[in-house]
Amino acid sequence: MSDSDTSVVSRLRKLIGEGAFRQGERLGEVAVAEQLGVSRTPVRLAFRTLEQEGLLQRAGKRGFRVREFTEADVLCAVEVRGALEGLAARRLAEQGMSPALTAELEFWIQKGRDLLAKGYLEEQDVEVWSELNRHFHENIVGSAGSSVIGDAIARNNHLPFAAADSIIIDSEALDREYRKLQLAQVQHELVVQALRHGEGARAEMLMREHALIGLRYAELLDVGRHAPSG
Amino acid sequence: MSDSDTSVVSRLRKLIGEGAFRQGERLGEVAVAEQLGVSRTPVRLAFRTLEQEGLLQRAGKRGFRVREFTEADVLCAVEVRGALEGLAARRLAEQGMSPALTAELEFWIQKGRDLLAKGYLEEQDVEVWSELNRHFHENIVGSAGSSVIGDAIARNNHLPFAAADSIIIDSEALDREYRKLQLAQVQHELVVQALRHGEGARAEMLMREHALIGLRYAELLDVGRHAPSG
DNA sequence: AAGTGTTGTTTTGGATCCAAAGTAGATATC
DNA sequence: GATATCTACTTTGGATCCAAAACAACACTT
Repeated sequence: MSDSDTSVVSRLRKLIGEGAFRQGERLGEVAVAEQLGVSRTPVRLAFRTLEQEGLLQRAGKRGFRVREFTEADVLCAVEVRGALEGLAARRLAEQGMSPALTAELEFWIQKGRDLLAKGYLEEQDVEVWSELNRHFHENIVGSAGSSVIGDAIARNNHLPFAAADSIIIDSEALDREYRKLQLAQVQHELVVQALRHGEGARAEMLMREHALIGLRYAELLDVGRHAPSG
Repeated sequence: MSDSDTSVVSRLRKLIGEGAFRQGERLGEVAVAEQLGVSRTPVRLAFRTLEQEGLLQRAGKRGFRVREFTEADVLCAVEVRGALEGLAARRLAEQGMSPALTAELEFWIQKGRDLLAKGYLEEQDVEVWSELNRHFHENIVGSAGSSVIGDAIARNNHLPFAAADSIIIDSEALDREYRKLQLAQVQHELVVQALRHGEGARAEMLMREHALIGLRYAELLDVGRHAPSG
């Protein structure tokens, strides 16, 4: 509704994501309110929202604390996104794609091809990829016939490390990121191929695997870099 | 925290689930507050929680409205639960089950056998099954190595028709429900079998199918009833 | 010495007040 | 007659006040 209502939520979300609070730290309403320069009311509202998002946990009978995340949680959150996006892809393949949706997906696929065509990655390309990646995923999830899947994914994505566009972090090693995006692009194209052919199981499996690219492809990419020089 | 804080949430949740409000109806803070006999403050807090749970939607710039659910939403919510519980089962199968967990699952399986052994269903058996079913599912989801999956399922289950124990509605046709529970029992046993053997893919698939029992098994059960008499 | 009861402090929950934003209705103007 | 603007009313957001619950420290009793 008003700016500050949602803004307190997103400001807190940002602070938590940045690690401004220790994991498990207890958050008092007054302390946070003073820190953000607002009264207790919007903070109280925000705490309820953040609790549901999974970023805060009730601390016993009184107050909230910052949710602690293990490495297993991170992996699980990514797998959850994969499972849900895979479900969306399977449903979409089974119900068939509209020409408009096919064209839309092809458009973003082409954008990816264009981006990677020059053979390397520049700093500003990261933002472009993030955009097209977001559109690609949102189009698939949003066309699965019900907003329930999309809502579940959105809730999962509130965990800062689970979102699809958290692929890119390392803007130092751009050559390495380039190879990662090449793989992501191939996966995108294969997903669309499977969707067009109505191959539900394949679309689901590809989408699920695609979710893991940010976590499990690290060694693969390093091997790829060393092989040509060795 | 206090009773009424959570109680306003659950009272509203119940009212919405019972259809006390029309789908899409706009909910004003003052109106609801008066109806529940509290002030606006706890209602405002509850609205934020219910929004995150997916039961309320923001109505443009002002206020909230009751979320409208289509039949596709119901099916999707059940499939989402299946996908997530399937993911939990696969992870559990791959990481291996502790002896304690195996014993626990066997315990609830045996309870199910006992319940169905007499060959028919009584009114009070429904509650017993609901209990053991809940324990069975919670044990699997809670042992998947991270609470992230369980949280996602819990959020999904806030949709009143999506929860696992919404299997049973029809306490009139107890013979029909008996056959349904027989199938559910078989599925439970097969899931445990797959889990014990570390068959991740099979466990996942079985769990996913199991989620559909409340929706997709209707005709099958009717056929089963008519076949012996024809 | 251990456990229990009491008191004081801290923190949250609920109610109310005020301001701001939004909506609708009416009037005036083109 | 239609559109635009102004005004009055409705509804929500933010701040503050008060009460109640929880936690901690201390003292008292057994």
